[in-house]
Amino acid sequence: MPRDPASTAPTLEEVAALAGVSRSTVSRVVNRSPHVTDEAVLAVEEAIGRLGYVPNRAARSLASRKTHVVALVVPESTAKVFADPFFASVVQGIALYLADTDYTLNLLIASETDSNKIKRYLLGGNVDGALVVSHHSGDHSFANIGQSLPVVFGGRPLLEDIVDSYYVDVDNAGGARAVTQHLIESGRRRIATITGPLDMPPGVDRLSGWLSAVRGADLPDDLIEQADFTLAEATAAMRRILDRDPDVDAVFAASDQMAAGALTALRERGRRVPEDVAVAGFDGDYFSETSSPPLTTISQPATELGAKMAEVLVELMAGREVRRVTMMPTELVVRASTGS
Amino acid sequence: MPRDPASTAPTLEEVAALAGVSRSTVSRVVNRSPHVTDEAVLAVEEAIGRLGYVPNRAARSLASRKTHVVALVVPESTAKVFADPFFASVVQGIALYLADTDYTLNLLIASETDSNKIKRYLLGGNVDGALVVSHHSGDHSFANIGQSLPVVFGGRPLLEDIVDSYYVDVDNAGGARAVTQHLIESGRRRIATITGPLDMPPGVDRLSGWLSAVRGADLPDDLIEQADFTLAEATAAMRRILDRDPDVDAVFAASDQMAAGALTALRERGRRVPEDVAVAGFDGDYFSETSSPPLTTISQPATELGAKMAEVLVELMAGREVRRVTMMPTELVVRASTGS
DNA sequence: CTGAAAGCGCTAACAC
DNA sequence: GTGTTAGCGCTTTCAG
Repeated sequence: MPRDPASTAPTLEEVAALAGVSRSTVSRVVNRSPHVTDEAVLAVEEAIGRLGYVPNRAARSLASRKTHVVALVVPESTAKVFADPFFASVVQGIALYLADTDYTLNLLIASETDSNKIKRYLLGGNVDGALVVSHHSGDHSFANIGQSLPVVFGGRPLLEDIVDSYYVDVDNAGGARAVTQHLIESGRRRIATITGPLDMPPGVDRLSGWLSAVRGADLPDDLIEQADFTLAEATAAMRRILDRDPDVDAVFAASDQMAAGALTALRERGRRVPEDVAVAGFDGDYFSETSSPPLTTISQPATELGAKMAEVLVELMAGREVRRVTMMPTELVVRASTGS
Repeated sequence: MPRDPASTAPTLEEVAALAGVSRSTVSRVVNRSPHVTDEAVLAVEEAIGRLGYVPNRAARSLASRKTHVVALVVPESTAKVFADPFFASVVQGIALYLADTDYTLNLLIASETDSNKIKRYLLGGNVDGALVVSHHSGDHSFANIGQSLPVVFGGRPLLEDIVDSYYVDVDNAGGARAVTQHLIESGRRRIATITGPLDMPPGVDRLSGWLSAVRGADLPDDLIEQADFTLAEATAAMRRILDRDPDVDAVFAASDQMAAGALTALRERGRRVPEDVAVAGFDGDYFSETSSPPLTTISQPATELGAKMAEVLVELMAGREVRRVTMMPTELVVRASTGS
């Protein structure tokens, strides 16, 4: 049986004794207070090294009234999409950033039915701040806790009125515009789009990016079909597009998975990609790399977005000024699906 | 600016005052001590509800010398495969189970290069136990900390010698045997397998399940090609199989993703599925549902596995006896890829 | 620049 | 069964 590690852990007091100073001084050294003599610092560090002293988090937070813990709140619906590679990278970015600070990450899955439990936990003084990943839904039901606790969201809020929340988002509109632009520049004229749900920010924003590009080029903006980010629905949407206009020569799908669905529909209708129809996606995920042909897409800086979220939160917790909105740039990745 | 939440959080003392009892009694109620009158319990719970009281973790752990924190250690390589739907569900299962206990989950991404940092953290008295998800690699490099801290692994260890670690695993061999059996029962005689890497437990175990089934039926066991769980390599493996024996009439791929790759290769060689060749996978993930035809596969109880890991750890931390090895059953899901 | 003293909010004996 | 009394290990005024 494991033995109790605490019973063996050296305390600040022992360090003080060994270093021949008071506990206060040790505390100051540990917390990097500037008002300590170099000699004292040295003696204390020496003692800390010899004893292998590690501060006790609990005692520290009890006394300082700071937990040094940040919550990572994942709405359960998002958790199902946990498999979403994008989401996974965001989490990784968060964790890696925080690993270099002395904050600790608390993973919370917020069941939709009982989000109050989480709210109570968050407001119960158990964490210094929270990160909410609701990328897909734009659900900011935790927005109101932002008034009592520093909170940073991943993805912009669904409701424009919740303007007072901090969030980091990918430039969905800009990316969609850029990839559509690419379609236009490679000579396509009849460009369709398969959108995500229009009650989700990424759905709306990617559509608006497409709109701005086709309108800017004086091309028709009527070939719009909605789907739900899944391959199956996108396949159906692509069929509808082909029915509506057999002459379509390009399609921008708001996600790579949907672009893969479009590929399926095009194949079944005997259209060649990219000769007859160019296909572009969004996300830069697994699907875009493995489909045949590989997809031109907009890749998102997922890890960086996560790191940025954490960074903004850390600033917020330190009481520093931060911009409420941070947009992460996207990158156009050109592959075979839009031309040779 | 957010105001300090701690200044506002009700304390145990206030609950005691409101309920008209002492702090000890409140503490007992909160900790579900059996030695309290029903009336007292009621009064305290009433007060807790009215005040929205949440115990302060720091104070609690300082006094009890328990952190009530469990670490979820994710090797960085696994984190990249974070997108793995299986892994995602495991994490969800862990989080949901723990949500009903009063343990808190600490997410740690262990960089391969500096696992000592994590070890120090774990051994520094910051957590009461750890969960290590290393499902794919079978890497139990954290095995030795199991001597000083309760640790439960997801997936069996790669090295048989590390028999003293606790782990929960899916019955890979059993599942592989079952699905191969199904192939045999539906009349297939020339059955190939595409394996995962043979330095990963799931790779080895699924191969051994296939072996046991074909040998048990006195069928040839030579049609084995190795891949690495990815679609691309599996496509190549399937081509090699077709080259080696054009008469192959079934293939068991050790993952759905690989089965999808097999489908691609079969299609390009003009083989019909399931008429000419039956295809079966393993995992029961997204790929098995969306490929065409949908795949017969072995679905894994991912969420349950996560919950079980958490449960075993909780028992361990409570000092109770637990079996070192827990096997989770799998389920055969029959779809179009192996017959009408 | 450093030490002494007073808790942070809770649990854990120990009496009652 | 319940209250009282001490701390848990650290930070933080406040003197010096």
